[in-house]
Amino acid sequence: MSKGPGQRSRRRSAYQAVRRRIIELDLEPGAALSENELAEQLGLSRTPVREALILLADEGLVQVFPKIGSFVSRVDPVRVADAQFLREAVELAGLERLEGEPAPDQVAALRANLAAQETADLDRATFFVLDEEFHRLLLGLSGHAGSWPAVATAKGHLDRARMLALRTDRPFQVYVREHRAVFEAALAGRIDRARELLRAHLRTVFSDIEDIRRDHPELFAADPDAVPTRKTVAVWA
Amino acid sequence: MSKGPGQRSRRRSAYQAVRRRIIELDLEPGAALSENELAEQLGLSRTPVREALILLADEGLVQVFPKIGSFVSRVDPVRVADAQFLREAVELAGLERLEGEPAPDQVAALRANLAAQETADLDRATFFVLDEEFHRLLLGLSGHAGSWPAVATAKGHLDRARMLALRTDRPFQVYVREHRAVFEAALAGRIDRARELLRAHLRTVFSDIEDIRRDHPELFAADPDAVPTRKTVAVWA
DNA sequence: TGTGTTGATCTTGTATGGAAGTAGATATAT
DNA sequence: ATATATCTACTTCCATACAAGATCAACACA
Repeated sequence: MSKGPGQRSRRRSAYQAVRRRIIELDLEPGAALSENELAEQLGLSRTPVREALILLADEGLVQVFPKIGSFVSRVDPVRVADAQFLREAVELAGLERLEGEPAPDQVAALRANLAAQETADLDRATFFVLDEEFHRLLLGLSGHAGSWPAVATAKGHLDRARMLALRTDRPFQVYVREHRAVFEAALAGRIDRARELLRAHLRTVFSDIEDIRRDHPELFAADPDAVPTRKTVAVWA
Repeated sequence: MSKGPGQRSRRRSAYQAVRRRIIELDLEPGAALSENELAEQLGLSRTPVREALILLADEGLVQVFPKIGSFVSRVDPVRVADAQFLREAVELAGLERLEGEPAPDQVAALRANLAAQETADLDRATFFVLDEEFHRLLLGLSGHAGSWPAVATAKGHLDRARMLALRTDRPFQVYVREHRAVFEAALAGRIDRARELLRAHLRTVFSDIEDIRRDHPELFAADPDAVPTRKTVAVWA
């Protein structure tokens, strides 16, 4: 995605900052936002912050209720399932179109990524980044890396849910082994086997999300039509 | 997609108006936009127009060059191909997951849609709408209609390109017959056959786009990194 | 005690003015 | 005639002010 300007606008920085805080659960699902408050925190005016929130709302990570307030959207199982379906469809289609020898530099990048995943003391945030990159590189093998952003923006809910899974004490090393298995199968030309492994891997992640939901139902959207209300709280100034 | 407010904001109307004009080629690829000009035409202030343009830029239908101007993005073959890949992956995956009897109301909707497509004197704009609906309904058969918006927003370039194909004197009745064939095969439970037909159908549309490109290269992006310039033109006031 | 009403204070939506950057048009000097 | 500097007109980006709705605290009053 080549862009003329490096996109160093204030809107861009506000968007990245807020999105990062949402994905990393620093801003929890259901948390109230406020254009004014965010603007003050980020040292900006309301305009770029507001524009960033509009983009996040379009992405589904934020819900805006006019004259009431903006909120970090709760995890919606339906949306998560849709994102899961979309991702599975695209990634499997990518593997299906693997033909001939993959580009050596892409293979090297994947190897380096897997090696990084297999380092002994890996923290969860880093793993999340590596995991993201792994799937993107895998899609790139089929020459359709250009479709990644479309998937990436559609799967905001999925990312957060996966972050929730990583936040618990769930051993994520299992994921690493699954990654390695998918990669080796694809590289060996055993496409059907790779597809099968990848599908199982994605389903594993999804079932973990269901576990999280059982433990923390308050982070999930129960009634999609519920409208939040405001409340004035006393603050010790 | 249930939303609290009906989204009757001015931003919404500006977004819909401009998007419609772009998709329907009323604003041609490469055309210069302007927050001021659009605001005046639509009878709004610059703010909602600007916010609408930001969303369209995020969608890829508009390119914004800071301090230079905003433009309707040209058709980018790479992006069209990516959108094509994405769409094919999702729609084929949908057919793959067809299990058991489809819901009668969805089948009825599809039948009605096909019947409408087969009316004798059908204009192109109507066909475009019906075509859009057909593919959305088809995806709905697998219970994953929720994934449609993600595909829809990612395929802006594809939509425009298809509109270009419809603008020419290409007989689109061919598409109708292909639609019907896909539907009948899916309904008869011949999933593999349906997948094959759908894939051929999507590829047909794509090859048509290449024909358009040969006839109207100016609507396509040649150098993705090219930056537009401004020119002052004399206008008879 | 209960009830309606008003005001204060929050929210997002919109309008508007200026800052900063780009580049063609034009005047001026060589 | 050619090169250079300034002017001018335009753009997007951002800050700010105001408008309009929503909700709650406080108060008047029965």
